[in-house]
Amino acid sequence: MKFTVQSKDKNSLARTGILETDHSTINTPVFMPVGTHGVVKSISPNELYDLDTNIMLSNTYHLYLRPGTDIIQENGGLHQFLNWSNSILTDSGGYQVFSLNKMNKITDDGVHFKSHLDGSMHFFTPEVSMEVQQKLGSDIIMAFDYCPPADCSKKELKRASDLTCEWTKRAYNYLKTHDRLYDHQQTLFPIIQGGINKDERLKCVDQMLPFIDGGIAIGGLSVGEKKEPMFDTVQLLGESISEDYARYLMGVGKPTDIVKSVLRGVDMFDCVLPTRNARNGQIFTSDGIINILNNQYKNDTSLIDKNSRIQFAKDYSKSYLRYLFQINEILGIRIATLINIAYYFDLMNQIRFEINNDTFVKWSKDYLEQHID
RNA sequence: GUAGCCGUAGCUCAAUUGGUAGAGCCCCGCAUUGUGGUUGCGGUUGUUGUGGGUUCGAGUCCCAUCGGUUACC
Repeated sequence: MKFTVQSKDKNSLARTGILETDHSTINTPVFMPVGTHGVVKSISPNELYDLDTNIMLSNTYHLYLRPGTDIIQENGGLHQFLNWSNSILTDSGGYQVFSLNKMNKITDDGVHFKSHLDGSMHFFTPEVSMEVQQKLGSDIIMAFDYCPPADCSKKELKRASDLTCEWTKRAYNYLKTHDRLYDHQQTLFPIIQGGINKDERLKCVDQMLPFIDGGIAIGGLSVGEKKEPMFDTVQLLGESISEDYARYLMGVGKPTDIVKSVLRGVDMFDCVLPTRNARNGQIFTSDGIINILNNQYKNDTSLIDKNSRIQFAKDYSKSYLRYLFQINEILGIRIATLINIAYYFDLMNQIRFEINNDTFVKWSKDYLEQHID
C-alpha cells in the first residue's frame, strides 16, 4: 500500500491524498461503507462500483465465526468469495469484543470471549487475529486492539493503551514471520488508543512508530465521550502523526463529524450510521436528515430527493418509500441504503473538491452552520 | 331448542376472596458513530358487547338481552 498526500489545505490540517493498494486506487478523504459480514447489507458489488466505491470494510470477528476462515480460504479469499475486486479493510475483532460481548475476559495474552451466535468460547490473540486476516486476504489489516469504554478508570485506560501497543508489536512480528497467502500485499494499520487522555495518546503514537507502514488508525473515540474532548483528541493526533501517513478515524461518524475531523487531518472514515440507520428509515437527503417513517410523509407526494444521484430517489415519492418501510419491504431498505451511501460519497467528493480548491475552511463553516446536530 | 363456555385498547390476552383497568404487538415521536434488518427511551389508545340490579365500591356477583363458540337433542 502506498499513501501520497496530494494537496494540503492552507488554513487547516485537511488534505487530499491517494491511497493505492494492489486492488484499487482510493482518493482521500474517503468514506468506507461497512460490510461487516462481507456484504454491505442489501447492496451488490456492482451497485457499489456504480457508486464509485473503491474500498469497503469487513469484519474479522464475524467472518471468523461464520462462515469460518477456512471456508473463505477455500473460496480463494475474501475478494473472490465476495466477488469484490476493489480494496477491503478488515477490522481486527478488538472492537467487537468490547461492543458485542460484555462477558469476556481480557488477559495480557489475548481475549476470551463468547460467540454471540452459539455461546461457544473462543480465544483471540494478536497472532490469531493476524492469522485470520491473512487468510481473509484483506488489503488493509487492522491490529488487534483493546478498546475500553469512555467511562473506564484511568488505570483501565492505561492498561488498554499499553496492551494495545504490546499487541501491535506482536501482530507486526507475526506478519513479518509468516508469508502472505495471496499474491497481493496486505498492510497493517496500528490503532492508537488512550481515550481522551493527551499523554496516553501521545505515548501510543510514539510507541506505534516502528509498526506503521503507510497508515495508522485512531480508535477508542465515539465510545461515549463528549464531543469536545473527542475533537480535541482528533486535533492532537492530526498535529502529532506524521503527515506522510494515512489517518483513519474508526467508526466516525455523522456527516458533521466527518467534516470536523477532516479539518483536523483525518483521511479515512467508516461508520455504520448511513447503512444501519437506512434500515430504520433515516434518510440523508440534500434537504437534511429525515425519518421516512414519520407520519408527515404519509401523504407526501414529493420526490425522495431530487438532487440524489440514485435513480430511485428521483423516481419515487416519500409517501411510497414510507409505505415500503411500513410493510417491511426489502426494496425500501435497499433504496434508503443506496441514497445514504450516495449522500456520504457526495459529501466526500465535495470535501476533496473544496480542499483541492483551497476553499475547504470556508465551505465547512457554511456546511456546519447549515447542518446542526 | 337445551346446556356449558367466552365477549376487556386496532390485534392477542392479563387483572387476588368485588378495591384506581394493565401488558405485548401495532400505531406515534426521539435516539442509534470499527452493524444482529438491532437495541434503547418516551407517548396515544378503552362508555370492560348492551341495558338494568345488588354494593360505599362491579371487568369480577345477579337478571335480561345481543353476538361468538362447543356439546347434546
